[in-house]
Amino acid sequence: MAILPNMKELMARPHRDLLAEQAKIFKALGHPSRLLMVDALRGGEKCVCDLQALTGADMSTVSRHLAVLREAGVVRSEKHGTNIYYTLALSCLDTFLQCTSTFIAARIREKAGLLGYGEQAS
Amino acid sequence: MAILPNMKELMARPHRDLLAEQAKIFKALGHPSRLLMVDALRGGEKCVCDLQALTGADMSTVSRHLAVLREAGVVRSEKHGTNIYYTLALSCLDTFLQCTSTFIAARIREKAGLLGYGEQAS
DNA sequence: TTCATATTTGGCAAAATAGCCATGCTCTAT
DNA sequence: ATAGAGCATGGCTATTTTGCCAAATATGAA
Repeated sequence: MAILPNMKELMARPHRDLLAEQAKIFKALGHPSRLLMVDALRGGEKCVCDLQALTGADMSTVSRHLAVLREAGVVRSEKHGTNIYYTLALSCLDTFLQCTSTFIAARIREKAGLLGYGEQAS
Repeated sequence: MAILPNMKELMARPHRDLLAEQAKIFKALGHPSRLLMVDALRGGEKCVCDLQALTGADMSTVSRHLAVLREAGVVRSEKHGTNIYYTLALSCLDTFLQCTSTFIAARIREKAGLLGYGEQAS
């Protein structure tokens, strides 16, 4: 007999669902190509062909990546003529991306400092 | 029409590295248990045993999850006596988590309970 | 020392993910 | 109707992730 019921039983259903949905968003953003595409979408809507040119990956691969982002609700798609345009649906990404950038930069500087490298800030 | 070189050649190295590090952070946050733990850490440092009680998962599983978060730089660990305490290292999470919560709540309301796969048939 | 507690790690099998090719679908133009 | 462009999807394999058990490690207590 288990000492404690596991997380699923411990948490109320709505909270668990919210958590799962949030995790889904993070997971969708957790791939370099997908993050690159999302970052590009901050500058406005793009068709799949644009995003393919950006990442250089196979069209089918790009399409699958976009499906992941779409199902997580990070992006939204809209068909115009023969093209499908993707837009950023998650508004609050800017701040967070900027923050993680700064965070990572600081970490690198810190690490470089510890190793005694004369990293010049550019 | 030359096939473009792939993403790796297209991007300058520092940009690519930053992207990879950012993706690593997102990926680390992209699991319900890990997100739950990180969320709990917003309230202050916790030992592994606390986080195990919280998630209800096996101790070894929790330890592995924490390793993922640690390697992404999301959390930091510190040993005090016989326990190891984990702290949130990524400061800017609050805002983003709140934002995604709101975002998801709105989406749920919008779709009237259709979670997950809800692609609207146009 | 020996023992117990707290945490990590090795190793394994099941599940999920990534990426490619080929194919299918849906427009638009001819 | 046919062709072709732009995307999505089926199907496959290789890789990664997850989660459990068992074993190793470290620390403090008796």
